[in-house]
Amino acid sequence: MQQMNHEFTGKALQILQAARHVFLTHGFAAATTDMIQQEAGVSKSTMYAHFPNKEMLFTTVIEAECTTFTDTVRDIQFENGKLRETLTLLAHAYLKIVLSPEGLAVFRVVIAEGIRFPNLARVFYLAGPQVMINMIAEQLTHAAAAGEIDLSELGCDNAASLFINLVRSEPQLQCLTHPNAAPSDIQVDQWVNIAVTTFMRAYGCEQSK
Amino acid sequence: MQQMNHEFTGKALQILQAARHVFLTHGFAAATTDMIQQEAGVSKSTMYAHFPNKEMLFTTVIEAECTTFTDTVRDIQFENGKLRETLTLLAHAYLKIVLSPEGLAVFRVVIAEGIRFPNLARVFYLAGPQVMINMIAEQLTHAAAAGEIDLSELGCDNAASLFINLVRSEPQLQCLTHPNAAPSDIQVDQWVNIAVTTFMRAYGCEQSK
DNA sequence: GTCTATATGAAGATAGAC
DNA sequence: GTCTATCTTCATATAGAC
Repeated sequence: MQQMNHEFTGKALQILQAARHVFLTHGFAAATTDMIQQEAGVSKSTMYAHFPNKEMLFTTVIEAECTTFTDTVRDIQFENGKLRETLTLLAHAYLKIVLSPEGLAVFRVVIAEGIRFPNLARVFYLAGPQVMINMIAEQLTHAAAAGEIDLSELGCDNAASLFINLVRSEPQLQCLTHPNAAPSDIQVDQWVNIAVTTFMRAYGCEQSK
Repeated sequence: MQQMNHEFTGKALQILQAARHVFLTHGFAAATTDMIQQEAGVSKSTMYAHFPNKEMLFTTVIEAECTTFTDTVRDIQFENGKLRETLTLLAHAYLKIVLSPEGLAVFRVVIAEGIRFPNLARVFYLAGPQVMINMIAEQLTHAAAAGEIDLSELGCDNAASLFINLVRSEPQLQCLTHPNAAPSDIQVDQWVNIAVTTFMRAYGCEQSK
C-alpha cells in the first residue's frame, strides 16, 4: 500500500510518502510544500533537489497511487464458481478498495484537480475502473458461454461496466457526501446484494425457470 | 440558473456571481479573493463589508447553487405515461443537469471540499440526488400499483435510488475523468437506454409475457 | 458603502555554506 | 546531498479617507 519503491529510496522516498499523506489529506492547492518538507523531516532544498516543483511531486504521488490501485485490483482472489457468487466476491473486493480512506481520498483529489491535471484523471480511470471492468468482462464471458447469463443485447464490456457502476455508485456517493460516517458492514452487504440481484434479475438465466 | 436573488442585490449580488464563477472554476483553495474582487469590479473592502471571509463567501455560493439545483430538478416536466417512457424522460432530464458544466463543477468542488466542509456535502446530497430520488419513487409507486413493476423485494425508495445511480454513475465518471471531452447526444442516449433497459428487465412486468 | 493604501503573514522557490 | 537563511511574490484581511 505504502510502497512507491519504483526507483525511489532514502530521502526521496521519505519525501514521497510525506507528500502522499499531505496531498491525500488536503488536496493539491491547500497542501503546502512546507507541510511535506516538515513531515518528511527534510529541508526545503533537499525536497527541491529531488523534485523540481510542487506539480511534479503531485503527479508522481498520484501516478504511483494509481499503479498501487491497479496492483491491488489485479491481486483480488476469487474462485470461479457460480456467477452470482463470483460477482458477489468481486463486488465486495472492489468496494473494499473504493470505500477505503485511501480510495476515497484519491478519488476526491483526482476529481477535484481534473481540470488542472486532465491527464491524471484519465490515468486514474484506466488504472482503477478500467482494470476492474476487464476482470469482470472476463468472468462474464465465461458465464455467457456457460449459459448462465444473456449478454446478447449488451455485450460483455458494456455489461461489465454496468455492473461495477451498479456496485460503486451509491456507496461511493454516500461516503463522499457523508465523511466521518463510515458505512457498516451490514450496509455494504446490502448494497452488494442489491447490485448483484439487480444485475442477475436483468441478465441472468436462472435454471429454475 | 444565475439567480441568487435570495436577498442579495447590487454589489453583494455582483460579488456572489463573481465568487460563483471563480469557486466553480478553481475550487476553494486555489480560488483567491483577489480574483473574485476583480471579476466583480469592486474593491477588497467592499467585498469584506458584505461577507466576513472567504469561507462564508464559499458556503453562501454553494448553498445557493444547491437551492438552484433543487428548483431545477423540481421543475422537470414529464407526462405520466408508460413507465419505460417516463423513466427515459426523467433520466434524460437528470443527466442534462448532472453533466452540465455547472453540475460537474459543483460536484467536483463539493466532493473535493467534503472534509473541510462536511455540512456542505450533506446539503448537496439532500438538494440533488435525494430530491431526484423522491420524484422517481413517486413514479415507481404509481407504476407498482398499476402492476407495471414488481418492487416487492426492493421497496420504492431503494428502487428509486438504484435507478438514478444506474443513470448517473458511468456518464458522470466519464465526464469527470475526461474533461474537455463532452459526450455526444448519441452517447447519452445509449447510456440512458442501458440504464432504463436494465432496470425494466430486472423489475418490470412486461405485458407480452 | 465604497474606495486606496497597507499591514501581516505565508506561500513557492533559491543562494551559498558545509 | 543537505542544511540554514533568505528572496520574491501574493494571499487574506484591515485602516482610514471620502
